[in-house]
Amino acid sequence: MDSYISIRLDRLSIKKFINMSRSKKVDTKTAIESAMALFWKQGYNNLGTRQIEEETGITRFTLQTSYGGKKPLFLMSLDAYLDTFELYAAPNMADGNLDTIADWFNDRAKPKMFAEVTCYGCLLLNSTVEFAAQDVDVNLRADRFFKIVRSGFHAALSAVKQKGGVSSDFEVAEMAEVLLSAAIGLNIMIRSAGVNAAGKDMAQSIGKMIMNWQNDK
Amino acid sequence: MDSYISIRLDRLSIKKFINMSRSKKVDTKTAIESAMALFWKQGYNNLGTRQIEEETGITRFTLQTSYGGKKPLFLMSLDAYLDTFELYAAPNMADGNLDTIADWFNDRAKPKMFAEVTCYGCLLLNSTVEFAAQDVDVNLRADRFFKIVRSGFHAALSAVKQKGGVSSDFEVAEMAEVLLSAAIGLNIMIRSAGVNAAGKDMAQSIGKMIMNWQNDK
DNA sequence: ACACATACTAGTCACATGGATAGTTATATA
DNA sequence: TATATAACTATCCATGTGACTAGTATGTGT
Repeated sequence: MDSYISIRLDRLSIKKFINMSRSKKVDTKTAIESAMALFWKQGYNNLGTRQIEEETGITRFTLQTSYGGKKPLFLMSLDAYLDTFELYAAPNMADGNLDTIADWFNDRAKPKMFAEVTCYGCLLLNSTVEFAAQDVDVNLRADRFFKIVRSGFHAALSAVKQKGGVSSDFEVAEMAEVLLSAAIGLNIMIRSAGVNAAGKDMAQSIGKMIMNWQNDK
Repeated sequence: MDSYISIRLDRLSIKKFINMSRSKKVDTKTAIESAMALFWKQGYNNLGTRQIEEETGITRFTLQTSYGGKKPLFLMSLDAYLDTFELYAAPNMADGNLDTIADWFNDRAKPKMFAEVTCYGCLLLNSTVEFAAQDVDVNLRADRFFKIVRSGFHAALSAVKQKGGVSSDFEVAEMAEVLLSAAIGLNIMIRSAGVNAAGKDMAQSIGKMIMNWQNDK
């Protein structure tokens, strides 16, 4: 049994290595990235495979054969989004300063990067609203998203508390929950307006509230 | 000119009075209410006219002739939602107590009424997310919604400040903005889970934060 | 009882949807 | 250069969409 399996695996790896096929018009990475932007802007149900073909260069044939169809491509977009979000955009400040947290909110309303897409809110929030709780695959991604944001704020506030930046009875977990709600609200606000700047007042207010948490001993 | 207009108005009123027609299976009010529940749960693009017919009793014929089609019915649903929301559910506490505001958030996570629909979040938030900023009619309703909530919180906090419940340098407008973001976040959280109770922790944390605003002179 | 306005049923319409297929073309390896 | 592999183009398909149209049923005021 073991030998049979090893032979099969060997064949597979050879098969993968010897690839004498035509190459894709658009490579997988950029394909998923541009699909992501489309889903981000228009949502799932409002985006057709023909438009995907037109605007991304993914032929409807390839969409089926190598991406598995519209839904799988959508899920890949969600995963790609979460990966980059976790790396570059999610709250991740270990410096223990309240300012850094406040800045995170203010930066959301005037982003230096990707202003063309970020004005459509947050892809994952949009998606979980569209699918409600009725799709297991989307649910999984939503769970991951909320976990990233929640734990990000939690870690940030913990660091602040450890440095004595807030009073000793400051409830980290509870205020992380508050920041989570604020982050969601800010992104929905921006999507509703279609402009990042629409969140300026809200971000500023949240930032002020955060700064008021400062320990004035 | 004036007399002509008066004659026309007269005719119209007579025509409206003399109604020798067959009556609808479902009256307009309950029709819109059940349509509202469907849009609330499923969104606009995910709901077909055939399902509307099945579940509300509005025949597809009547949907066209007396409601003007799917989109107009949707807008009527939004308006009906906003009307009842403004009357019964929107933040509207003039008692000047912080507790009342905190309770409003906690009640959202364990509603006494309409638990079957409120677990789908807020119809207007869902809709403005689905349509992004790309539909004028929806935009108008979203504006009305945000205005209701924002001014509701503003009035509530103003009353608290006037009673001396918060310190004199408490920024009402800014904290109203914070509460707006929190309310949005809470509703999105609930929709994402499909259960009202999913917002319990968040609501509780927001409530605690509000109570911490109390003036301890 | 009659007339008439309107909602009803049932069927049709053009169109958009996601997906599938057959034949062609490009490309990386032997 | 020959060949195998896979992406390409161009149709085609079944299904679902919102809207429309005859013909029928029903209720109300004269």
